[in-house]
Amino acid sequence: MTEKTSAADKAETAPTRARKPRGEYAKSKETRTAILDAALEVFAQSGYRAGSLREVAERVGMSEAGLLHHFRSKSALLLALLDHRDNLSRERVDFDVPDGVEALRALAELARFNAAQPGIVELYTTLSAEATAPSHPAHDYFVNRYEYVRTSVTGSFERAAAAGRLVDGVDPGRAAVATIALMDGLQVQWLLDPESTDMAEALHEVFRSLIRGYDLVGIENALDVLGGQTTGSSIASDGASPEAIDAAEA
Amino acid sequence: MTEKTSAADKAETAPTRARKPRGEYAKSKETRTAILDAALEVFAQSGYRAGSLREVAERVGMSEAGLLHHFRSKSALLLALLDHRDNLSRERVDFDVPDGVEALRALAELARFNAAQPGIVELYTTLSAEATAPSHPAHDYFVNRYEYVRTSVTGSFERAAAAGRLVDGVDPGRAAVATIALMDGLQVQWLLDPESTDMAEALHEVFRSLIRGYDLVGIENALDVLGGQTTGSSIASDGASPEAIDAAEA
DNA sequence: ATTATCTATAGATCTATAGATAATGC
DNA sequence: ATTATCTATAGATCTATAGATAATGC
Repeated sequence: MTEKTSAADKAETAPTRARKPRGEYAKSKETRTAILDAALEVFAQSGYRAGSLREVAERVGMSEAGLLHHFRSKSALLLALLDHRDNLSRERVDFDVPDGVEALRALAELARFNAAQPGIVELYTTLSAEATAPSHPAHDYFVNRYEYVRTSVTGSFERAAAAGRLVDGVDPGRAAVATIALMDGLQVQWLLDPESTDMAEALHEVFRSLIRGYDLVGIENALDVLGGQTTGSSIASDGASPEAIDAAEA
Repeated sequence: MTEKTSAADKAETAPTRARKPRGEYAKSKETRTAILDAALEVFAQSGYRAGSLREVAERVGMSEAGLLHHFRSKSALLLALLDHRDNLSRERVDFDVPDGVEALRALAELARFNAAQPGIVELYTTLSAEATAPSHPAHDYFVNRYEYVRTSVTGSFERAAAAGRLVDGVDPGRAAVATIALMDGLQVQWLLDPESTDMAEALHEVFRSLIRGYDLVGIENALDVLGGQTTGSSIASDGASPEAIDAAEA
């Protein structure tokens, strides 16, 4: 919302002024990407508040003032970074897969992908905790993000339920909250001690207990095969987090 | 480990020097407590790195130099704060309850207690994410803490299993990791939007699916009453977090 | 001519130390 | 006499702005 993205740039500049806009240097986009990459590292390691523009600029190899030419303030840089990652995410993952069970499985696999990218996991874990404070520049971003992811995961559980795959007594909304919470919490433990947890496996295990025939990948009639064999135990505690999701695409 | 606690003070001072130690002012302990209370607020709201001694001192109503007389550095203050909270915790909660199921139930109820103390939840949520960085002064503290809590919760699940109360296929260690992760993650969502989640209920619901006859409180022969009625679905995704635990006692 | 980047600098903050002064306890 | 607290200050950092210079694109 702060920075305009590639496509929008040229399109929006013209109508704004009657002048003859010339556009930016060819290297500009490249530079901005380098800045965002460096910002990701710095904010992931130190958080937003303790991270400094100086260190970001240093990593890029430019002056702080040079950096501020591209992003007018530190908070603008953070929001641009979050926006940038969201765009990358959307390119890679589609959360509206028609098959709810497949969507959940993809979510768990996302955790495996994340484990290969500690920096991004760190970024979202650190920021989401920090952004808990209403005064934090990314507070609204995270409130909205969680709401979006919660809705999205709830939808997956609902579609699974509609297909008769959800174990009896499981509430889709609560299962979504728990799933997201689980993903977030696993990330903290994993960052503190990578050996302590296999995030993706933990998620699969949970889904296995919530979804009938979860392991029967791609078999359309999994339900018919299994019948009512697996009997329901209600669980409201499994999840995939917004952070886990962002963290997943690099 | 940094600051010596009340009891240790007088005992340790004597043997160190041959001089005649005089002890501190009567108000000293009171002042230190006031400082720790203020530090809790500041570090909870801004995190450790972004929180400032100036603000802590301001809240106590003393100068920064005055504060540094009691705690020789900012990191010493943080570690003293964590130590202080641990002592308060130990006074209130006993994690080695012989009955594993009761221990888990108490853990879930702790979450309810926490919900009444947003500041402490904030403190641990923020710090644990921030302390993920190895250079953070509380990094070792949190690594140790998670290990301790993980072991403790695993023990509760194991005792439940020994009593025949654990659903078949559930691994105590994995269940502990997931339980802790769930608690941590729920806290983040709860801090961002208190309406989104009832932390204690979410935990009870999970335990209900993992423990046979979970709702039959205090009935010794709950197992006999229920028999093998509830059939196992394996779950490795439920939990109570170290943060949740600290956050619980104020 | 426009855009990127730099130097210089203002104005805040922050942690920590040194040394002086005030208050308390034996 | 010992302990608590304050003033003053050093020495780092940090974000952000102003104005100058360098580089690029039409």
